[in-house]
Amino acid sequence: MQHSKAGEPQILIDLSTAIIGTDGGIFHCRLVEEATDTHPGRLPFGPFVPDQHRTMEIGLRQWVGEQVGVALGHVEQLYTFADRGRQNTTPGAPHVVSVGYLALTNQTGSQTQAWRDIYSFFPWEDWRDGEPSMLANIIYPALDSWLAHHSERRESARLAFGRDGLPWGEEYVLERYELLYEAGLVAEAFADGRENAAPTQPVPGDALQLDHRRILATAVGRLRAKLKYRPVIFDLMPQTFTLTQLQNAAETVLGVTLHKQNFRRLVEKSGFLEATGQMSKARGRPAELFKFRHQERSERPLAGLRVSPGRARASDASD
Amino acid sequence: MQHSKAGEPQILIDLSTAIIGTDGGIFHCRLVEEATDTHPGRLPFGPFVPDQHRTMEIGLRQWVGEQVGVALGHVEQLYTFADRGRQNTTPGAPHVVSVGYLALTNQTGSQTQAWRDIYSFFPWEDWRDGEPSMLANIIYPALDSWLAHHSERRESARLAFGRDGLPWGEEYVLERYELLYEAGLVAEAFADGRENAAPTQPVPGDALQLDHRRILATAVGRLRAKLKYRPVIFDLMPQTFTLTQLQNAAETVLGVTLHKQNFRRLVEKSGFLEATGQMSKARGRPAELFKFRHQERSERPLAGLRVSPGRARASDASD
DNA sequence: GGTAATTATACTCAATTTGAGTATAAATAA
DNA sequence: TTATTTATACTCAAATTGAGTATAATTACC
Repeated sequence: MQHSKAGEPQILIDLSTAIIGTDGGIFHCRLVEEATDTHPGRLPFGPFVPDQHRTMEIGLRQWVGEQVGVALGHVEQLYTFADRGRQNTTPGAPHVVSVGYLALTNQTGSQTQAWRDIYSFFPWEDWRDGEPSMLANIIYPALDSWLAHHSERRESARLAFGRDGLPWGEEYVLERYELLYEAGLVAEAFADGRENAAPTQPVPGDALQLDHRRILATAVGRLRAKLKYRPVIFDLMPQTFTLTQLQNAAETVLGVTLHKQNFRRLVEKSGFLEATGQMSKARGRPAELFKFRHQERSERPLAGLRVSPGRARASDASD
Repeated sequence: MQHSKAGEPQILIDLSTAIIGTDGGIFHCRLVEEATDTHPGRLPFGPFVPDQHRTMEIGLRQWVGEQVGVALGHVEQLYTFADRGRQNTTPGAPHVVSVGYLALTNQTGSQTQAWRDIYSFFPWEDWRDGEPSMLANIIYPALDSWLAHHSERRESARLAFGRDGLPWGEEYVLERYELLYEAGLVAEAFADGRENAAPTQPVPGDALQLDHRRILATAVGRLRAKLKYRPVIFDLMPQTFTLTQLQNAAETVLGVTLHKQNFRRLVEKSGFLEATGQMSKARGRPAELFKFRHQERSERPLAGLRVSPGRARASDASD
């Protein structure tokens, strides 16, 4: 077999999984518990071993099972990253290509501290209380000073961050992160040894090992986009739930607030819900508990949640 | 480094590109010209060599350049396929993982015979003249007899092919192809050595080498979906074009006909077009020539072409 | 035990978008 | 000159969306 000449560098494929859930307004991602604490966290990951794994999804399920043991709902492949210098920069090591996966779960058990708030990695992505002030105060000034001598990236920045009156597209999570990386404004850029003209500080937001924050950004962007045309939101919900809980999960993922009455109308007429007759007991008027109609999943594949954003969550007086 | 133990099989990554264009109602994909004629065609592809290719896109551009020399517009990664037995079944060979790419071009030059009609690979996907009769006559009977003893795949089949009154979703190109593969109804299933309960004939539609038809199906599905929310259609158009030509390209890609007046209204108010003042000369009343406004591409990222299907092309009298 | 606060749900209404036409204009073909 | 072909303008009802108001059913608190 003439396939692999001696001396050619080996290729290793890593399967990394962003396991995502929501829990009462918190947007969670499962990290691997490790002793080190000052060290950045990491997603569950491991090599793809073709002899053992008939498919990559089988491989990823093995690593997730061994490293975090979370039951996965919807699983989907995100992207394959292979850029030199973004994954493993050890010289002489085999070249590492990483295949990122998104997995959804409704078990964001509080048993462990390894569930981390996704918005701690991307604080600029949470607009539920209005535009995060760090955008105007920190990110835009830093980005602008980088853009001053990288004018070819101006348009991309306008689009990604919705500037000059363009709308903020909540699904451009990866594009925003990549731009910040390129501009040397996130810690990973320093770790990867990119030198930048502007010797700036990293912008707020926790780093992750290797390219895991990039994979997480891809996952969040994909999930936000998918929410609008496929009923994936239900993979984040428990067996039964109220409409407010459902709306809350959607808002948590999208990072925006939604108009309550219209959300209800949208989701009720979508046909995905089945009333259980039971009621939830909470503070105000009890809400009806619904469950997801599994048969309907396939019958209305295009509906999903075409959400229309409301306004910022009431923070001071009223609404 | 402990990364690669001796004896573990090597992994080889292939970069395969589906180069797609349209030409007067024909939906074209660029194959590699080869002497063999009874043999299935193939997409341009080659190995990802990390030492030479800083990114996979650089690698793919090299292979496309060497093998077919087409100028590429929009390029995007599709999916990474790694299932055992779908790419290279030679025993002892390194495991081949293939990363599929979609590339769009407006140069479907007729210089070469290597541009092939995409619908010759997926004849059931072209609904411009109404529902292809082969669905009812050939595919559904064969599929149903397979589903009879694979009832767990019934729902997927209903969804993918839009049966029992469900709508035909033109973007489920990959899902349909995969179902036919699973059911042993396409030639590649035999080549890959899948034995099936039903010893059926392949359904009409040309095969490709390796997993290239699978990659092409992924490309077409992705392109059809993307057309609806991003202005990718313009990557298929020449510098200037009439609205009818634009509609024609959209119909060719989507495999459906569209309502002419509404298409015009949609595309005019999208702001992507700029009138040139010139007129096209053809048969009937001359049409105005438009060009794509590049600045606008980023300013209205969400618009795209939300097309609404018309009815089948007039087939009896004229067209 | 009554009142305020809280949460859920029903219903309204104008603006916009969509789906499906009809009407008319400007060229070529016969 | 007239039919044919293609392009473009305009209409209109139905459906969807965005943003409310109104009211119902609880718990919290004094």
